[in-house]
Amino acid sequence: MSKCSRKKYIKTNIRQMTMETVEPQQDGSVTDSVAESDSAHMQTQAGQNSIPTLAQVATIAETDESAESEGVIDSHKRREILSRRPSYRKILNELSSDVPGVPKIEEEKSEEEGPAPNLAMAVPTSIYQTSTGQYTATGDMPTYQIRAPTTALPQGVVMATSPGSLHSPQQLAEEATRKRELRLMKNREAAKECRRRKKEYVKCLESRVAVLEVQNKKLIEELETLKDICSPKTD
DNA sequence: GAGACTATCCGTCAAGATCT
DNA sequence: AGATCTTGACGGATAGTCTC
Repeated sequence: MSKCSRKKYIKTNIRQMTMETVEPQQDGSVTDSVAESDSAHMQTQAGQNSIPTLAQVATIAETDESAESEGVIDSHKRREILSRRPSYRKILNELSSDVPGVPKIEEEKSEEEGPAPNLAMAVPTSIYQTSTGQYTATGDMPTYQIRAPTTALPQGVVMATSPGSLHSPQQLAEEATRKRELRLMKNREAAKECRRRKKEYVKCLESRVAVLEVQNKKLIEELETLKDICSPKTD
């Protein structure tokens, strides 16, 4: 069990032991997350297909072996990378540039293709789109769509008016709220993407481990065979 | 069946990385 | 330098399994 899970488990239990009712979050997002996680959870279980299959990645990792020898040359570069917070996309894409065939983590194509760059991110629908294609929110949070079928902008996210046209404090407050909501929405999507990339990254690493283990085993066997051949016979 | 435990998901925040 | 992106950490929720 991971440290985080453990912490959460303890916390959850404390919460469950100490209170019967669940308190709403500050922003009243309880029902929001419930509604979303519910459907999203189901979809995630069924929608892992967008991630390359293990066999695919294994093949990829196998071809990566040739690039392995060049790794020594890159040690300096790698150290430099390690000193920074790693980006899954970067890591995988670097891997893929070393090794032809490694699936690159897609950049958000919608930035150039979609009419609403920030709101219609290239999220695999099989994974992240809810059954209704909508995220619903309660309280003062608006209902919005990830992929609005008809309009470029989702409901509740209106293009900001130019700052110069804002005079009243109320308008300023509205503008601030709108900006915050937009930021939260963007971050929400970014977090999803990040998690997806992380999963892909971990899968890639796992398959690589599997490949290297097999390779290691083969080499050990080969060594034993050579030993047998080369060793002087005593009888 | 109820409660404990576990795994996994999600949204949000904050801080560092990267882009413009 | 400021804006935007990325990701770790955290807290909340749900579903499945286990134990009593």
